[in-house]
Amino acid sequence: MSRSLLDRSIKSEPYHHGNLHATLLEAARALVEEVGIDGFSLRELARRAGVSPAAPYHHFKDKAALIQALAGESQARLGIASLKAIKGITDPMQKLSMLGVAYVVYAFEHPSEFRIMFRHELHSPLGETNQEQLEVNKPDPAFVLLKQTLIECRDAGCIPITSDNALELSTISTWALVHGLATLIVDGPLMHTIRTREQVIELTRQITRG
Amino acid sequence: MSRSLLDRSIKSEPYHHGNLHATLLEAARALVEEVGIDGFSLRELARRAGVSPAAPYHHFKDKAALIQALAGESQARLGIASLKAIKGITDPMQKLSMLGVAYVVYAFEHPSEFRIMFRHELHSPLGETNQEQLEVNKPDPAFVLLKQTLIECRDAGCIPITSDNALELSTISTWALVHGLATLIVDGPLMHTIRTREQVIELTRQITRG
DNA sequence: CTCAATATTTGAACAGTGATAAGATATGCT
DNA sequence: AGCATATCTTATCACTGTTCAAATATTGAG
Repeated sequence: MSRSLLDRSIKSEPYHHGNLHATLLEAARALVEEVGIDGFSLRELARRAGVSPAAPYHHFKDKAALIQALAGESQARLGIASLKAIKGITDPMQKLSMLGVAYVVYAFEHPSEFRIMFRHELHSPLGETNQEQLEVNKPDPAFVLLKQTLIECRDAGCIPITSDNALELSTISTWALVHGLATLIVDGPLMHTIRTREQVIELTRQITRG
Repeated sequence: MSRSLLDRSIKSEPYHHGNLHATLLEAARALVEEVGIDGFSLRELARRAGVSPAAPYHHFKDKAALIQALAGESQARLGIASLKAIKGITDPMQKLSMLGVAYVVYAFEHPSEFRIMFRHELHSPLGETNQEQLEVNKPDPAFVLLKQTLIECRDAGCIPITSDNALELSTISTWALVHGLATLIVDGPLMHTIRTREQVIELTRQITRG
């Protein structure tokens, strides 16, 4: 009791015990980036939030659910970063390039978040197809942004896309290229050769040029 | 004691206790494919191998080490599958296409193995650069195969590759494309739209054509 | 303002995990 | 045969995810 009072002594933190939901997500993000997704533990998280091991279960059904929420946040963050990257740019082809760079750079600078975003559990936890699942499977913002930009490219005559199917293919193709590059840098054989942000940008530019 | 005798009653299984090393890897492969990498437990593995929980530690330093060995096996398997895929084919461009298809198909049919191959721990566990690490970082067979084929393509004049740097870039680029596609199918948004092996092949062909 | 309904949080407990150390058992070598 | 060695077991530790009943705080109706 005295401890918890001390913990939230700085400001107001609504007496009961702050808004744990947000606090947990915040601390979880830091913890995951610090110890990686495998070293991540709910109990350590609770410890850092100054709360009992059972407390998080009133805000997240599961450890998986918490990570899922975390992944959602990261998706949103990546979406925002992407938006920032193309702000003010009019040439659709340049937009496309910037989107790619933003994607890979984000992966490079937040590797743990990047890994979490692509855990298969997030896409269908246990074969169940419950309500929440549909809510979670909301379209990835980075994905729709990419699609939109590709449409702009087509309309500007920069890329030959005839059918809807071709659009879908182009989207998948460019996404795959950029995502694969990010993976190779973050978790693959390029991990040790690519070390600086500038290298990442340069390599991404070169790869997406062809 | 009587139990262990019963367990290896079928055949010869060298009295002491069979060749655990191989048995463990075999069972681990099955277990991982069954429960996924997160559900995978060393104790359950020992249980299935009919051996005490501590036994595996005499053959693998760590849980991580075992998974690492598993990943090595999978890399080799993928290499073999790739070789099979281009056996008898002479046209280097067609070889390239077949390699891509083999890669994505392998990921599709052995998703857990595919995920394991790209865990960052395998590339540098804890920032240490010890001896074993260098042994583990042996070049990926699929990678060297891809590079070789690209060289053949250049020599045949199918692809304009001028410098060594350009060769490196082309290798990374095609690998990234194929790896990204595999990830999108196995762990990403394409998971639910692509369901059959034929769909995988068709999609990969279309993507790698451009 | 009071007090019951509700939302949060805690404490204790359970089963299961990775890992280590000391002792038992078999194998292979001389 | 007998000893060093590799292999396996038993017991144990610290830690984890999760659940449940009890304790506490917040809220809203009267």
